[in-house]
Amino acid sequence: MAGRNDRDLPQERDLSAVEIKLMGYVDIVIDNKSRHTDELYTYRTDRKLRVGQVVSVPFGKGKKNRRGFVFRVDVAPDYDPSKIRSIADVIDEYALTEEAVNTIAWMRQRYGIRYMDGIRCFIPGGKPPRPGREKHPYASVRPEPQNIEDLRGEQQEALKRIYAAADEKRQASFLLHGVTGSGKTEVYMQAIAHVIAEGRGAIMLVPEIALTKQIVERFAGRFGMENIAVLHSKLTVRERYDEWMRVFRGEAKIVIGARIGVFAPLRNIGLIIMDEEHEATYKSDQTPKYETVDIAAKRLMYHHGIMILGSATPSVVSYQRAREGIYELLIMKHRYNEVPLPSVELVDMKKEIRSGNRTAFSDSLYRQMRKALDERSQIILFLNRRGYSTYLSCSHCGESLKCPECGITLVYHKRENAALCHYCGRKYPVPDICPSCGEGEIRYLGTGTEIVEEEAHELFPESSIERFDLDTAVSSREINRILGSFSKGKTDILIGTQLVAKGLDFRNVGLVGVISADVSLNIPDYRATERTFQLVTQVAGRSGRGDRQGKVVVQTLTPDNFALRAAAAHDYHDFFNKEIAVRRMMDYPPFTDLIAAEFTSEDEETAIKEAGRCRDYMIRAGLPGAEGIFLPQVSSAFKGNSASRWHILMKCPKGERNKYIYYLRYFGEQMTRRRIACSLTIDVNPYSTC
DNA sequence: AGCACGCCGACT
DNA sequence: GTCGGCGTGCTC
Repeated sequence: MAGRNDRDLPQERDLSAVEIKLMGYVDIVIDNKSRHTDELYTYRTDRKLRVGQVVSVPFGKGKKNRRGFVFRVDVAPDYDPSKIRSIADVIDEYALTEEAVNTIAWMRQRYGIRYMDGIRCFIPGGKPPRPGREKHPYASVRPEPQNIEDLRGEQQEALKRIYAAADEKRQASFLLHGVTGSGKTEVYMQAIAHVIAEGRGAIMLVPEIALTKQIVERFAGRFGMENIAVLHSKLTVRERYDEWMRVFRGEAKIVIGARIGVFAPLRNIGLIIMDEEHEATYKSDQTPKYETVDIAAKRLMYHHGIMILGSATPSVVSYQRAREGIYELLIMKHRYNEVPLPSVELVDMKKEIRSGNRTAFSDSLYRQMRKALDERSQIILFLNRRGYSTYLSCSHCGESLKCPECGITLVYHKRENAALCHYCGRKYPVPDICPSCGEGEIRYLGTGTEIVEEEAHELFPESSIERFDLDTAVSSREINRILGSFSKGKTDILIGTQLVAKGLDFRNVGLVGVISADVSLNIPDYRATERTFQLVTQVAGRSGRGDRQGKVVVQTLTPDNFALRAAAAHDYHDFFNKEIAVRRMMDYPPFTDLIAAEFTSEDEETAIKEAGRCRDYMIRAGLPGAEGIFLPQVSSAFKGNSASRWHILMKCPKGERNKYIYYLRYFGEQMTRRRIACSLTIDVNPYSTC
């Protein structure tokens, strides 16, 4: 780890040295995927080069020149000068900004990744397309005419504080806690207008690519499409390149996008907004496994810009940061139309089962559906993603079996006929009698929600029913068809997964039904409770027709669960206070960071051995809390990948994150050096570790 | 990752 | 003899 790369580079001082002497040396990152070449290489240059410029250099025995990125200029070579080669060419079409280089070096340390993993985030993918007509992915959007809305008190107050920070060029972060329909988007638009007027840029992030379109329509009506660029991973290579270039050249100052939009090549970022900041999609699931808010904060520190995190159900981590004063809290609790939030009814499914109802529809949900259909209002049925694991639940009290040490739901493994904790790996025999109430017997649950559509057809044969999830809605045309026919009122009942919960605005929905809140409540993850609260709150927000209060029915085996009760009462604070106490007691984020170090190898023995060795090494290094690192466990298999993956999981005390990552990286480097055919990826606060 | 060097087996 | 297998080592 004592290599030259481990200096904290590039230093601010280096970055200000924009130009070098006519003859000099620069440090370059070579564009290849190997972890063996993840270092800076010194080259000679006879041209003035800037940090971030893209060059072409000879490398190794290769006969083709390779792409390289200038990371430091004006360096004193600490390598045998007779062996230093020269830059072959400078590529001028695009470059990294100095700030990007700065952020990439930081990402490498923070996430334990290679330079190239970070660089890839900041450059347009693929090769520059041949010159020709540019392609605008959203050329056909119809801008939605926008009137600048009259602001109400809460909105004015929020904007006043945002403007004050922006005018002082102070790096400030705001958590905007606003109920559904409180007018968050108008606040976003006016804040953007404010920074644009100062000649600065703004990034507007949404959690789902499907949601970019409606934001683009509204923003195009306010700011003009020519000032907007769209960045997300579903663009074609060509589209992404062109949009990226429009931002790079300074033509578009407003970027709308999914999480990759946070890397937009703006040179002067005045504002980054993350709408629905609590959404899991803001965490990258591929290398680098970054948290979008981290990248945003890092970039804004450089630019002295403002961050706004908006949500009706802020993540527990973000809300705690607001409490600690890291974020400034802005509250908007009044709905624009003053329509009361929907009434939420919790239905006890144990009673249904006891009274002989074997269907997925409780008596209450059935009656509410009949009523809604009679009133000619539409219905959304929310179906959790299929339970991918079997959990164990009491037939009497409905509680699921949880690990007493970790507090997460145990997963039933048939082969061993045991309940396993996916965090600590402890194995428990399946009890005959429920340990929670001492009365009921334990049943195996987890699947069976797919039949809802079938049963709905049987119960409501005269109604038109459509299903909307990732299985049916493959193409965007299909998505638009299903949503279009629902918003036109042609569909009576829409059955959907996560997708229907997110931000889509329907006008005539009188009833929302959650078929089973238990599925998400029993995902083996420390965030299961939080996610359930958010989910129920969010689907409830889909209910309500214009000026009429909506109705929500939530079916569950545990109607006494605090998160469900808080969601039904629309009481975020009650939820937060109880959940933060659990996190504190169980040592979960935000009080620790949960770090997963994953070992991938073609040979299973190697993966297990290295994971175990890494664990020993961390413990021997005497890191605070390392004695509690759990034993290696198998990770779930990737589809179509024969490699075997094992991970170790550790609770890293607050403030020790950098040290942990440093030691893990060192271990990974040693594996590389010793030519062990095993690779290490680090994931901080991973989503699902099954 | 690439690419070359190098040291063993079975082919015209 | 020599063509080619892929183990090992290095890249400013």
